Amino acid sequence: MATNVFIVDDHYMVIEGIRSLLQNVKDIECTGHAMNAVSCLAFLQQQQPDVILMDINLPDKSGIELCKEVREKYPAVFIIGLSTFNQQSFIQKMMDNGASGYVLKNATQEELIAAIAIVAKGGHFLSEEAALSLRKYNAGDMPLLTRREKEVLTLIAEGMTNAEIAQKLFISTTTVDTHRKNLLEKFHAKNTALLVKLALSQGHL
Amino acid sequence: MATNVFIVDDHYMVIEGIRSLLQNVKDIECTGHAMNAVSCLAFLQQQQPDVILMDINLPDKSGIELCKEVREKYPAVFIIGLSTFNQQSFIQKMMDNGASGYVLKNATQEELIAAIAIVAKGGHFLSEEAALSLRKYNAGDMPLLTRREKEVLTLIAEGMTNAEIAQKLFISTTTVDTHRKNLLEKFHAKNTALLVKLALSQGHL
DNA sequence: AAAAAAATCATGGAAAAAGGGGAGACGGCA
DNA sequence: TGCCGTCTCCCCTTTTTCCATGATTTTTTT
Repeated sequence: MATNVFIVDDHYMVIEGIRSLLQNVKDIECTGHAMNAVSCLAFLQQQQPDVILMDINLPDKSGIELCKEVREKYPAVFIIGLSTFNQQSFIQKMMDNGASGYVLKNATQEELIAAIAIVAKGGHFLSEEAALSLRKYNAGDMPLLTRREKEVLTLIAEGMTNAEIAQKLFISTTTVDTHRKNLLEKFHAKNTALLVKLALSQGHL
Repeated sequence: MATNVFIVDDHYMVIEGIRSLLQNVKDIECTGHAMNAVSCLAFLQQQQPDVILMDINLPDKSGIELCKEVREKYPAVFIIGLSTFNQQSFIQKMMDNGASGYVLKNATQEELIAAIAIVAKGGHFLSEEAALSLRKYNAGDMPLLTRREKEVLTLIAEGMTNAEIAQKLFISTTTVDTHRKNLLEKFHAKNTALLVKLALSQGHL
């Protein structure tokens, strides 16, 4: 029986590229695609593919969250993460959230097919470069933020002071200060400027 | 005569996607692709396509530089910029450097074909969303920074204090403070956090 | 139900940035 | 030559952030 593959990516060209790469491959069938998390979930209510190729950057939700959600609801569906070069710091999170594999967008056809075949059987696949960067990444680890920390971080990046943030979130300024301190620590940033830069470059904002 | 199209993108899947989108279109012929600036320039020494679809992110050189270089050496070759969502601040630069058009990576087939057709005739094409963001960008004008301001901005974003920056640049802390104040004013930012965010999102860093 | 993680609040002090003003030196350019 | 922009430097005050420490309550996970 052929492996059913579903594609989630917000770039039409990437979807088309993957379809084209998988078109004439026997044992692999593209059952559809979605360009955001919502329509992906909608599709899954109707039918479940064997494997989902999922981009990390989606317009409505991060691929990491979507990955977790899908795995919880449909444990039989295996997920392969997709990303470009400079986003490899997300690989760990994606794998932590139940992804079975990770392929870079400049992967070859063979690599992609191999990944799908292995993952469909319940195995794990990391493209070489992904595995490489995973090692690097574990050295300079990327922090996991709580709900509140993300909120505070966003407001900080918008130029708000602790007092303004406190007012907005209906909490004390000292609490905001605590969150701020925790953010600085998690990012190993010694001040707000670096905090914002790191957060932006790591896709937290 | 068919329009010859050359693709420059570091992601294999995108190249494949574009090829697939243009495969059965008459009057358009894909003559090849390159995954970096060097091999693109090497190809152009052999033959010149009518239109180049060029990604902004290349491993060895920015698409903006490559665009300028190609246009200087081969004025008959028209260039269409390619990019994802959050990089639209580069559109202006790309167009300033001689690009004839700009298409987002989630463009439809029709949009892509239209863009190629128009640009091949010497016209200009901006995808709707690109044009939209261009207007936003011109409205919330992007400041022109002086050499020194750029230096200071970069160091601020790296988390350095005025004193540290002063030491690094061999100037007084009060001078650094002046530059900092000017930066805040130019960006209409009321503190460092917003300054860094704006600078990053507008491609100054 | 117990343990762990997250969110809340506080005090007090040191360091840095923000906001205001003023001013001299230099180079390019009209 | 005189103007303009840039870079340089300084003082003062207020605001905000950063740091250290400690504690209670709520939520989540195990």
